[in-house]
Amino acid sequence: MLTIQSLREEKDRILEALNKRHFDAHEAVEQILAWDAERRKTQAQLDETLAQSNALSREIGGLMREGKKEEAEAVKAQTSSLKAKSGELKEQMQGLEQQIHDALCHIPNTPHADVAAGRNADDNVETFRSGDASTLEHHKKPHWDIAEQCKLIDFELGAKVTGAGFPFYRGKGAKLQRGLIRFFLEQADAAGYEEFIPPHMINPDSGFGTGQLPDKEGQMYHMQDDELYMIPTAEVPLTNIYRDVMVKEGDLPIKLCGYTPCFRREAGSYGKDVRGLNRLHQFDKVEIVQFAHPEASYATLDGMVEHVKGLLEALELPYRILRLCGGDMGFTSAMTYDFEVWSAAQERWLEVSSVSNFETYQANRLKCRYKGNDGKTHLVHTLNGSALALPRIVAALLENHQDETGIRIPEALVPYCGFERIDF
RNA sequence: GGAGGUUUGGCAGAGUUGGUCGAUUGCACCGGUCUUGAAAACCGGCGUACCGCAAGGUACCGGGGGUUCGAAUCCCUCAGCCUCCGCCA
Repeated sequence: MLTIQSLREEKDRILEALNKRHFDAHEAVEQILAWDAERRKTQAQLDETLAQSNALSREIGGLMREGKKEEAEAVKAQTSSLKAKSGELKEQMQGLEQQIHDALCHIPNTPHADVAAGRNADDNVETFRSGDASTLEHHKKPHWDIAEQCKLIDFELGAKVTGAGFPFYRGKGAKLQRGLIRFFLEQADAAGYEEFIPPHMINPDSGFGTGQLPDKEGQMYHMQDDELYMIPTAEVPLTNIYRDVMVKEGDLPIKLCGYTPCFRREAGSYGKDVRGLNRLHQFDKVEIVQFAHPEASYATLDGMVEHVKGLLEALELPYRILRLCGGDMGFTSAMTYDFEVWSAAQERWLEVSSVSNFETYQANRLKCRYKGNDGKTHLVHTLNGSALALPRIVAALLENHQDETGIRIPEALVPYCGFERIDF
Protein backbone atom coordinates (compact mmCIF):
# COMPACT_ATOMS: atom_id res chain seq x y z
CA MET A 1 0.00 0.00 0.00
CA LEU A 2 1.00 3.61 -0.38
CA THR A 3 2.66 5.21 2.62
CA ILE A 4 0.82 7.91 4.48
CA GLN A 5 3.97 10.03 4.23
CA SER A 6 3.88 9.94 0.44
CA LEU A 7 0.23 10.96 0.50
CA ARG A 8 1.05 13.95 2.67
CA GLU A 9 4.06 15.00 0.65
CA GLU A 10 3.06 14.37 -2.96
CA LYS A 11 -0.67 14.11 -3.08
CA ASP A 12 -0.99 15.75 -6.50
CA ARG A 13 1.54 13.51 -8.17
CA ILE A 14 -0.17 10.45 -6.73
CA LEU A 15 -3.63 11.49 -7.83
CA GLU A 16 -2.37 12.24 -11.30
CA ALA A 17 -0.59 8.91 -11.54
CA LEU A 18 -3.71 7.07 -10.41
CA ASN A 19 -5.62 8.76 -13.20
CA LYS A 20 -3.73 6.50 -15.58
CA ARG A 21 -5.61 3.61 -14.02
CA HIS A 22 -8.82 5.57 -14.26
CA PHE A 23 -8.88 5.32 -10.52
CA ASP A 24 -10.25 8.47 -8.95
CA ALA A 25 -8.77 8.67 -5.48
CA HIS A 26 -9.56 12.31 -4.74
CA GLU A 27 -12.24 11.64 -2.22
CA ALA A 28 -10.43 8.77 -0.53
CA VAL A 29 -7.19 10.72 -0.27
CA GLU A 30 -8.86 13.78 1.19
CA GLN A 31 -10.63 11.58 3.70
CA ILE A 32 -7.40 9.83 4.65
CA LEU A 33 -5.55 13.11 5.09
CA ALA A 34 -8.36 14.44 7.26
CA TRP A 35 -8.26 11.32 9.41
CA ASP A 36 -4.49 11.59 9.53
CA ALA A 37 -4.65 15.16 10.80
CA GLU A 38 -7.17 14.11 13.41
CA ARG A 39 -5.04 11.16 14.35
CA ARG A 40 -2.04 13.40 14.95
CA LYS A 41 -4.06 15.77 17.05
CA THR A 42 -5.44 12.87 19.05
CA GLN A 43 -2.00 11.43 19.55
CA ALA A 44 -0.68 14.73 20.86
CA GLN A 45 -3.49 14.76 23.43
CA LEU A 46 -3.01 11.12 24.29
CA ASP A 47 0.75 11.47 24.70
CA GLU A 48 0.23 14.48 26.95
CA THR A 49 -2.27 12.61 29.09
CA LEU A 50 -0.04 9.56 29.37
CA ALA A 51 2.93 11.76 30.24
CA GLN A 52 0.98 13.28 33.14
CA SER A 53 -0.13 9.84 34.21
CA ASN A 54 3.41 8.52 34.07
CA ALA A 55 4.67 11.46 36.11
CA LEU A 56 2.12 10.77 38.83
CA SER A 57 3.01 7.09 38.88
CA ARG A 58 6.64 7.95 39.35
CA GLU A 59 5.66 10.25 42.17
CA ILE A 60 3.68 7.48 43.84
CA GLY A 61 6.61 5.14 43.45
CA GLY A 62 8.87 7.64 45.18
CA LEU A 63 6.44 8.25 48.02
CA MET A 64 5.93 4.52 48.57
CA ARG A 65 9.67 4.01 48.85
CA GLU A 66 9.88 6.74 51.46
CA GLY A 67 7.00 5.14 53.31
CA LYS A 68 4.68 8.11 52.88
CA LYS A 69 1.68 5.94 52.27
CA GLU A 70 -1.00 8.52 52.90
CA GLU A 71 0.49 11.03 50.50
CA ALA A 72 0.75 8.29 47.92
CA GLU A 73 -2.91 7.48 48.30
CA ALA A 74 -3.73 11.13 47.77
CA VAL A 75 -1.84 11.18 44.49
CA LYS A 76 -3.50 7.96 43.41
CA ALA A 77 -6.83 9.70 43.60
CA GLN A 78 -5.68 12.11 40.90
CA THR A 79 -4.96 9.37 38.39
CA SER A 80 -8.44 8.05 37.78
CA SER A 81 -9.63 10.92 35.59
CA LEU A 82 -6.42 10.76 33.56
CA LYS A 83 -6.91 7.07 33.11
CA ALA A 84 -10.43 7.51 31.82
CA LYS A 85 -9.29 10.23 29.46
CA SER A 86 -6.37 8.26 28.08
CA GLY A 87 -8.54 5.21 27.57
CA GLU A 88 -10.97 7.24 25.52
CA LEU A 89 -8.23 8.86 23.45
CA LYS A 90 -6.56 5.53 22.87
CA GLU A 91 -9.77 4.12 21.50
CA GLN A 92 -10.14 7.11 19.18
CA MET A 93 -6.57 6.67 17.98
CA GLN A 94 -7.00 3.02 17.22
CA GLY A 95 -10.23 3.71 15.38
CA LEU A 96 -8.60 6.36 13.23
CA GLU A 97 -5.55 4.22 12.54
CA GLN A 98 -7.76 1.36 11.46
CA GLN A 99 -9.78 3.61 9.16
CA ILE A 100 -6.64 5.04 7.59
CA HIS A 101 -5.14 1.60 7.14
CA ASP A 102 -8.28 0.17 5.56
CA ALA A 103 -8.62 3.11 3.20
CA LEU A 104 -4.96 2.93 2.17
CA CYS A 105 -5.37 -0.76 1.39
CA HIS A 106 -8.00 0.09 -1.19
CA ILE A 107 -5.84 2.49 -3.19
CA PRO A 108 -3.79 0.78 -5.89
CA ASN A 109 -0.13 1.46 -6.60
CA THR A 110 0.82 4.50 -8.64
CA PRO A 111 1.95 3.65 -12.17
CA HIS A 112 5.47 4.63 -13.21
CA ALA A 113 5.80 7.74 -15.38
CA ASP A 114 6.49 5.61 -18.48
CA VAL A 115 3.24 3.68 -18.13
CA ALA A 116 0.59 4.66 -20.69
CA ALA A 117 -2.82 5.87 -19.56
CA GLY A 118 -5.30 3.52 -21.26
CA ARG A 119 -8.30 1.56 -20.08
CA ASN A 120 -7.80 -2.07 -21.00
CA ALA A 121 -5.70 -4.61 -22.86
CA ASP A 122 -6.23 -2.79 -26.17
CA ASP A 123 -4.18 0.12 -24.85
CA ASN A 124 -1.14 -1.92 -23.89
CA VAL A 125 2.06 -0.99 -25.65
CA GLU A 126 3.96 -3.63 -27.58
CA THR A 127 7.64 -3.12 -26.87
CA PHE A 128 9.14 -6.18 -28.55
CA ARG A 129 8.17 -8.97 -30.95
CA SER A 130 10.06 -12.06 -31.95
CA GLY A 131 9.22 -14.70 -34.51
CA ASP A 132 6.44 -15.09 -36.97
CA ALA A 133 2.86 -14.86 -35.76
CA SER A 134 1.41 -16.43 -38.84
CA THR A 135 -2.32 -16.79 -39.28
CA LEU A 136 -2.01 -19.15 -42.25
CA GLU A 137 -1.64 -22.32 -40.27
CA HIS A 138 -5.10 -23.75 -40.26
CA HIS A 139 -3.77 -27.27 -40.72
CA LYS A 140 -2.30 -27.17 -37.24
CA LYS A 141 -4.23 -28.83 -34.46
CA PRO A 142 -5.08 -27.16 -31.18
CA HIS A 143 -3.14 -28.47 -28.21
CA TRP A 144 -6.16 -30.12 -26.58
CA ASP A 145 -6.57 -32.42 -29.57
CA ILE A 146 -2.90 -33.36 -29.56
CA ALA A 147 -2.90 -33.78 -25.79
CA GLU A 148 -5.71 -36.29 -26.06
CA GLN A 149 -4.47 -38.03 -29.20
CA CYS A 150 -0.95 -38.56 -27.82
CA LYS A 151 -2.15 -39.26 -24.26
CA LEU A 152 -0.16 -36.36 -22.84
CA ILE A 153 -2.81 -34.73 -20.71
CA ASP A 154 -6.09 -36.17 -19.42
CA PHE A 155 -8.60 -33.49 -18.60
CA GLU A 156 -11.52 -35.85 -18.05
CA LEU A 157 -9.61 -37.93 -15.56
CA GLY A 158 -8.79 -34.77 -13.67
CA ALA A 159 -12.43 -33.74 -13.72
CA LYS A 160 -13.38 -37.14 -12.32
CA VAL A 161 -10.86 -37.19 -9.53
CA THR A 162 -10.92 -33.52 -8.60
CA GLY A 163 -12.82 -31.22 -10.92
CA ALA A 164 -12.55 -29.22 -14.10
CA GLY A 165 -9.28 -27.36 -14.42
CA PHE A 166 -7.24 -30.01 -12.57
CA PRO A 167 -5.74 -32.12 -15.36
CA PHE A 168 -3.57 -35.20 -15.14
CA TYR A 169 -0.34 -35.07 -17.12
CA ARG A 170 0.82 -38.49 -18.20
CA GLY A 171 3.65 -40.21 -20.03
CA LYS A 172 5.57 -37.81 -22.23
CA GLY A 173 3.19 -35.08 -21.12
CA ALA A 174 4.36 -35.51 -17.52
CA LYS A 175 8.01 -35.77 -18.61
CA LEU A 176 7.62 -32.58 -20.61
CA GLN A 177 6.34 -30.80 -17.49
CA ARG A 178 9.21 -32.07 -15.41
CA GLY A 179 11.70 -31.16 -18.13
CA LEU A 180 10.37 -27.62 -18.43
CA ILE A 181 10.46 -27.10 -14.67
CA ARG A 182 14.07 -28.24 -14.51
CA PHE A 183 15.02 -26.17 -17.53
CA PHE A 184 13.49 -23.03 -16.06
CA LEU A 185 15.03 -23.61 -12.63
CA GLU A 186 18.49 -24.20 -14.01
CA GLN A 187 18.28 -21.09 -16.14
CA ALA A 188 17.30 -19.11 -13.05
CA ASP A 189 20.09 -20.73 -11.09
CA ALA A 190 22.58 -19.76 -13.78
CA ALA A 191 21.28 -16.19 -13.57
CA GLY A 192 22.05 -16.06 -9.85
CA TYR A 193 18.67 -16.73 -8.31
CA GLU A 194 18.75 -18.87 -5.16
CA GLU A 195 16.33 -21.77 -5.43
CA PHE A 196 13.67 -22.38 -2.80
CA ILE A 197 10.96 -24.96 -2.39
CA PRO A 198 8.40 -22.96 -0.43
CA PRO A 199 5.27 -24.07 1.39
CA HIS A 200 2.22 -24.36 -0.82
CA MET A 201 -0.06 -22.84 1.76
CA ILE A 202 0.26 -19.45 3.41
CA ASN A 203 -1.21 -17.68 6.41
CA PRO A 204 -3.25 -14.47 6.26
CA ASP A 205 -0.28 -12.27 7.20
CA SER A 206 1.58 -13.46 4.13
CA GLY A 207 -1.49 -12.98 1.96
CA PHE A 208 -1.61 -9.41 3.17
CA GLY A 209 2.11 -8.84 2.70
CA THR A 210 2.07 -9.33 -1.05
CA GLY A 211 -1.37 -7.84 -1.57
CA GLN A 212 -3.59 -10.87 -2.20
CA LEU A 213 -5.53 -10.04 0.93
CA PRO A 214 -7.90 -8.43 1.40
CA ASP A 215 -8.62 -7.66 -2.25
CA LYS A 216 -8.28 -11.03 -3.94
CA GLU A 217 -9.58 -13.17 -1.14
CA GLY A 218 -12.08 -14.92 -3.41
CA GLN A 219 -9.36 -15.92 -5.86
CA MET A 220 -7.52 -18.16 -3.42
CA TYR A 221 -8.53 -21.56 -2.10
CA HIS A 222 -9.13 -21.13 1.60
CA MET A 223 -8.68 -23.85 4.25
CA GLN A 224 -11.07 -22.47 6.79
CA ASP A 225 -10.37 -25.01 9.53
CA ASP A 226 -6.75 -23.94 9.67
CA GLU A 227 -7.01 -20.39 8.36
CA LEU A 228 -4.58 -21.08 5.52
CA TYR A 229 -4.69 -20.31 1.81
CA MET A 230 -3.36 -22.33 -1.13
CA ILE A 231 -0.75 -20.21 -2.88
CA PRO A 232 -1.89 -18.59 -6.14
CA THR A 233 1.78 -18.11 -7.06
CA ALA A 234 5.19 -18.72 -5.49
CA GLU A 235 5.49 -14.95 -5.30
CA VAL A 236 3.58 -15.05 -2.04
CA PRO A 237 5.75 -17.39 0.04
CA LEU A 238 8.99 -16.24 -1.61
CA THR A 239 8.37 -12.54 -1.10
CA ASN A 240 7.14 -13.07 2.45
CA ILE A 241 10.48 -14.60 3.39
CA TYR A 242 11.52 -10.99 3.88
CA ARG A 243 8.43 -9.82 5.72
CA ASP A 244 9.46 -7.85 8.85
CA VAL A 245 13.11 -8.08 7.89
CA MET A 246 15.73 -5.35 7.95
CA VAL A 247 18.11 -6.24 5.14
CA LYS A 248 21.65 -4.96 4.71
CA GLU A 249 21.91 -2.39 1.97
CA GLY A 250 24.96 -4.19 0.65
CA ASP A 251 23.00 -7.43 0.27
CA LEU A 252 20.71 -5.90 -2.37
CA PRO A 253 19.66 -7.10 -4.82
CA ILE A 254 18.43 -10.35 -3.30
CA LYS A 255 17.43 -12.87 -5.96
CA LEU A 256 15.17 -15.84 -5.25
CA CYS A 257 13.41 -18.37 -7.40
CA GLY A 258 11.21 -21.36 -6.88
CA TYR A 259 8.98 -23.84 -8.57
CA THR A 260 5.51 -24.46 -7.16
CA PRO A 261 2.12 -25.50 -8.33
CA CYS A 262 -0.24 -22.54 -8.27
CA PHE A 263 -3.87 -22.71 -7.23
CA ARG A 264 -6.48 -20.29 -8.46
CA ARG A 265 -10.22 -20.45 -8.14
CA GLU A 266 -10.68 -18.37 -11.31
CA ALA A 267 -14.17 -17.51 -10.21
CA GLY A 268 -16.04 -15.93 -13.06
CA SER A 269 -13.98 -17.36 -15.92
CA TYR A 270 -15.84 -19.09 -18.68
CA GLY A 271 -16.04 -19.73 -22.42
CA LYS A 272 -13.40 -20.63 -24.97
CA ASP A 273 -10.69 -18.90 -22.99
CA VAL A 274 -10.74 -21.73 -20.50
CA ARG A 275 -10.46 -24.54 -23.06
CA GLY A 276 -7.61 -27.01 -22.64
CA LEU A 277 -4.56 -25.55 -20.94
CA ASN A 278 -5.58 -21.93 -21.37
CA ARG A 279 -6.88 -21.51 -17.86
CA LEU A 280 -6.53 -23.99 -15.02
CA HIS A 281 -7.22 -24.15 -11.30
CA GLN A 282 -3.86 -25.78 -10.70
CA PHE A 283 -0.80 -25.15 -12.81
CA ASP A 284 2.97 -25.21 -12.50
CA LYS A 285 5.19 -22.19 -12.54
CA VAL A 286 8.76 -21.15 -11.83
CA GLU A 287 8.83 -17.72 -10.27
CA ILE A 288 11.72 -15.28 -9.93
CA VAL A 289 11.69 -12.64 -7.19
CA GLN A 290 14.05 -9.78 -6.44
CA PHE A 291 14.47 -7.30 -3.63
CA ALA A 292 16.21 -4.29 -5.09
CA HIS A 293 17.63 -0.94 -4.08
CA PRO A 294 15.15 1.79 -5.07
CA GLU A 295 17.70 3.43 -7.32
CA ALA A 296 18.35 0.20 -9.18
CA SER A 297 14.94 -1.38 -9.41
CA TYR A 298 14.11 -0.43 -13.00
CA ALA A 299 17.45 -1.74 -14.20
CA THR A 300 16.54 -4.87 -12.25
CA LEU A 301 13.19 -5.02 -14.01
CA ASP A 302 14.93 -4.79 -17.39
CA GLY A 303 17.22 -7.61 -16.35
CA MET A 304 14.28 -9.81 -15.45
CA VAL A 305 12.64 -9.06 -18.80
CA GLU A 306 15.85 -10.10 -20.55
CA HIS A 307 15.91 -13.32 -18.54
CA VAL A 308 12.40 -14.26 -19.64
CA LYS A 309 13.21 -13.34 -23.24
CA GLY A 310 16.09 -15.77 -23.12
CA LEU A 311 13.77 -18.58 -22.04
CA LEU A 312 11.31 -17.99 -24.86
CA GLU A 313 14.10 -17.71 -27.42
CA ALA A 314 15.49 -21.03 -26.24
CA LEU A 315 12.07 -22.61 -26.67
CA GLU A 316 11.92 -21.15 -30.20
CA LEU A 317 8.47 -19.69 -29.68
CA PRO A 318 7.06 -16.60 -31.36
CA TYR A 319 6.32 -14.05 -28.67
CA ARG A 320 5.78 -10.42 -27.94
CA ILE A 321 6.27 -8.18 -24.93
CA LEU A 322 3.67 -5.66 -23.83
CA ARG A 323 4.07 -2.89 -21.36
CA LEU A 324 0.71 -2.81 -19.66
CA CYS A 325 -1.26 0.40 -19.62
CA GLY A 326 -2.54 1.83 -16.36
CA GLY A 327 -5.97 0.31 -16.74
CA ASP A 328 -4.70 -3.22 -17.31
CA MET A 329 -2.05 -3.35 -14.58
CA GLY A 330 -2.41 -5.31 -11.39
CA PHE A 331 -3.45 -3.51 -8.22
CA THR A 332 -0.03 -3.60 -6.60
CA SER A 333 2.24 -2.96 -9.59
CA ALA A 334 4.01 0.22 -10.68
CA MET A 335 5.10 -1.22 -14.02
CA THR A 336 4.35 -4.56 -15.63
CA TYR A 337 5.59 -6.29 -18.76
CA ASP A 338 3.47 -9.16 -20.04
CA PHE A 339 4.95 -11.84 -22.26
CA GLU A 340 2.62 -13.52 -24.72
CA VAL A 341 3.36 -16.48 -26.96
CA TRP A 342 1.57 -17.03 -30.21
CA SER A 343 -0.80 -19.93 -30.40
CA ALA A 344 -0.69 -20.98 -34.03
CA ALA A 345 -3.76 -23.18 -33.86
CA GLN A 346 -5.90 -20.86 -31.76
CA GLU A 347 -4.62 -17.84 -33.64
CA ARG A 348 -4.30 -15.82 -30.51
CA TRP A 349 -1.71 -14.61 -28.03
CA LEU A 350 -1.42 -16.42 -24.71
CA GLU A 351 0.03 -14.73 -21.65
CA VAL A 352 2.87 -16.80 -20.24
CA SER A 353 4.66 -14.35 -18.00
CA SER A 354 4.12 -11.15 -16.15
CA VAL A 355 7.12 -9.25 -14.82
CA SER A 356 6.48 -6.39 -12.42
CA ASN A 357 8.14 -3.78 -10.28
CA PHE A 358 6.07 -3.06 -7.19
CA GLU A 359 8.44 -0.38 -5.95
CA THR A 360 7.63 0.13 -2.25
CA TYR A 361 3.99 -0.92 -2.45
CA GLN A 362 4.55 -4.49 -1.24
CA ALA A 363 7.54 -3.55 0.90
CA ASN A 364 5.39 -1.15 2.89
CA ARG A 365 2.99 -3.98 3.69
CA LEU A 366 5.84 -6.39 4.31
CA LYS A 367 7.87 -3.88 6.31
CA CYS A 368 10.93 -4.95 4.38
CA ARG A 369 13.52 -2.25 4.81
CA TYR A 370 17.22 -1.48 4.72
CA LYS A 371 19.33 1.07 6.50
CA GLY A 372 20.89 3.47 4.04
CA ASN A 373 24.20 5.29 4.18
CA ASP A 374 22.25 8.27 5.47
CA GLY A 375 21.52 6.27 8.62
CA LYS A 376 17.80 6.21 7.89
CA THR A 377 15.65 3.21 7.11
CA HIS A 378 14.08 2.95 3.68
CA LEU A 379 11.66 0.52 2.09
CA VAL A 380 13.17 -1.78 -0.51
CA HIS A 381 11.65 -2.30 -3.94
CA THR A 382 10.19 -5.72 -4.72
CA LEU A 383 9.91 -7.29 -8.16
CA ASN A 384 8.79 -10.60 -9.50
CA GLY A 385 8.11 -12.44 -12.68
CA SER A 386 7.00 -15.77 -14.03
CA ALA A 387 9.90 -17.61 -15.57
CA LEU A 388 7.75 -19.28 -16.66
CA ALA A 389 4.20 -20.55 -16.27
CA LEU A 390 3.93 -23.97 -17.85
CA PRO A 391 0.50 -24.71 -19.29
CA ARG A 392 0.40 -22.14 -22.04
CA ILE A 393 4.05 -22.81 -22.84
CA VAL A 394 3.10 -26.44 -23.36
CA ALA A 395 0.15 -25.33 -25.48
CA ALA A 396 2.43 -23.13 -27.58
CA LEU A 397 5.03 -25.88 -27.96
CA LEU A 398 2.41 -28.35 -29.12
CA GLU A 399 0.81 -25.90 -31.51
CA ASN A 400 3.90 -24.22 -32.96
CA HIS A 401 6.34 -27.10 -33.28
CA GLN A 402 3.97 -29.41 -35.19
CA ASP A 403 4.81 -31.13 -38.43
CA GLU A 404 3.02 -33.91 -40.32
CA THR A 405 4.13 -36.67 -38.00
CA GLY A 406 4.30 -35.07 -34.59
CA ILE A 407 5.82 -32.48 -32.29
CA ARG A 408 9.47 -31.43 -32.33
CA ILE A 409 10.99 -30.70 -28.94
CA PRO A 410 13.25 -27.60 -29.09
CA GLU A 411 16.92 -28.47 -28.90
CA ALA A 412 17.48 -26.63 -25.63
CA LEU A 413 14.80 -28.72 -23.96
CA VAL A 414 15.83 -32.16 -25.21
CA PRO A 415 18.40 -32.81 -22.45
CA TYR A 416 15.74 -32.05 -19.84
CA CYS A 417 12.93 -34.08 -21.43
CA GLY A 418 14.94 -37.05 -22.59
CA PHE A 419 13.24 -37.26 -25.97
CA GLU A 420 13.32 -35.30 -29.23
CA ARG A 421 9.84 -35.85 -30.55
CA ILE A 422 6.30 -36.68 -29.63
CA ASP A 423 4.87 -38.74 -32.45
CA PHE A 424 1.25 -38.70 -33.50
C1' G B 1 -3.67 -34.96 20.21
C1' G B 2 -1.62 -34.92 25.82
C1' A B 3 2.25 -32.91 29.56
C1' G B 4 6.12 -29.56 30.73
C1' G B 5 9.58 -25.68 29.41
C1' U B 6 10.58 -21.39 26.59
C1' U B 7 9.96 -16.57 23.39
C1' U B 8 13.97 -9.87 25.55
C1' G B 9 17.01 -4.75 20.68
C1' G B 10 21.27 -7.36 14.15
C1' C B 11 23.14 -11.77 17.12
C1' A B 12 24.30 -13.77 22.01
C1' G B 13 22.49 -13.09 26.69
C1' A B 14 21.08 -10.44 31.97
C1' G B 15 16.72 -8.83 34.25
C1' U B 16 10.54 -12.34 36.65
C1' U B 17 9.60 -10.80 45.80
C1' G B 18 5.79 -5.25 40.06
C1' G B 19 8.23 1.17 40.98
C1' U B 20 13.69 6.22 37.24
C1' C B 21 14.11 -0.83 32.84
C1' G B 22 13.25 0.78 26.64
C1' A B 23 15.98 -2.35 29.53
C1' U B 24 23.09 -4.64 32.25
C1' U B 25 26.86 -6.92 29.41
C1' G B 26 29.45 -9.16 25.19
C1' C B 27 29.76 -9.56 19.88
C1' A B 28 28.68 -7.19 15.37
C1' C B 29 28.30 -2.30 13.21
C1' C B 30 29.66 3.24 12.62
C1' G B 31 33.12 7.37 13.95
C1' G B 32 37.78 8.79 16.29
C1' U B 33 42.92 8.22 18.60
C1' C B 34 47.29 5.31 17.69
C1' U B 35 49.76 3.06 12.90
C1' U B 36 53.29 3.50 6.55
C1' G B 37 48.67 0.44 6.26
C1' A B 38 46.02 -3.16 9.00
C1' A B 39 45.19 -5.83 13.51
C1' A B 40 45.13 -5.12 18.71
C1' A B 41 44.17 -1.48 22.43
C1' C B 42 41.61 2.83 24.00
C1' C B 43 37.55 6.75 23.47
C1' G B 44 32.69 7.85 21.58
C1' G B 45 28.14 6.37 19.06
C1' C B 46 24.66 2.62 18.01
C1' G B 47 16.81 -0.61 18.54
C1' U B 48 12.00 0.50 15.91
C1' A B 49 7.74 3.49 15.13
C1' C B 50 4.71 7.70 15.94
C1' C B 51 3.82 13.09 17.61
C1' G B 52 6.66 17.73 17.76
C1' C B 53 10.10 23.53 14.39
C1' A B 54 12.77 22.08 18.57
C1' A B 55 13.43 20.80 23.51
C1' G B 56 11.12 16.80 24.38
C1' G B 57 7.05 13.27 24.67
C1' U B 58 4.49 8.50 23.70
C1' A B 59 4.36 3.35 22.42
C1' C B 60 6.83 -1.32 21.74
C1' C B 61 10.66 -6.93 25.91
C1' G B 62 6.40 -13.28 20.53
C1' G B 63 0.68 -11.45 19.21
C1' G B 64 -3.90 -9.99 21.70
C1' G B 65 -6.50 -8.98 26.28
C1' G B 66 -6.63 -8.22 31.73
C1' U B 67 -5.13 -6.81 37.09
C1' U B 68 -2.62 -2.17 39.09
C1' C B 69 -1.52 4.59 40.40
C1' G B 70 2.50 1.75 37.93
C1' A B 71 4.17 -4.69 34.33
C1' A B 72 9.61 -7.23 30.52
C1' U B 73 8.21 -8.83 35.55
C1' C B 74 1.37 -11.13 37.95
C1' C B 75 -3.24 -13.36 35.32
C1' C B 76 -5.95 -15.07 30.72
C1' U B 77 -5.63 -16.33 25.66
C1' C B 78 -3.37 -17.34 20.89
C1' A B 79 1.08 -18.43 18.15
C1' G B 80 6.31 -20.03 17.43
C1' C B 81 10.36 -22.96 19.31
C1' C B 82 12.36 -27.06 22.62
C1' U B 83 11.69 -31.79 25.53
C1' C B 84 8.78 -36.15 26.74
C1' C B 85 4.35 -39.27 25.48
C1' G B 86 0.76 -40.84 21.72
C1' C B 87 -0.20 -41.38 16.43
C1' C B 88 1.77 -41.61 11.57
C1' A B 89 3.84 -40.98 5.67
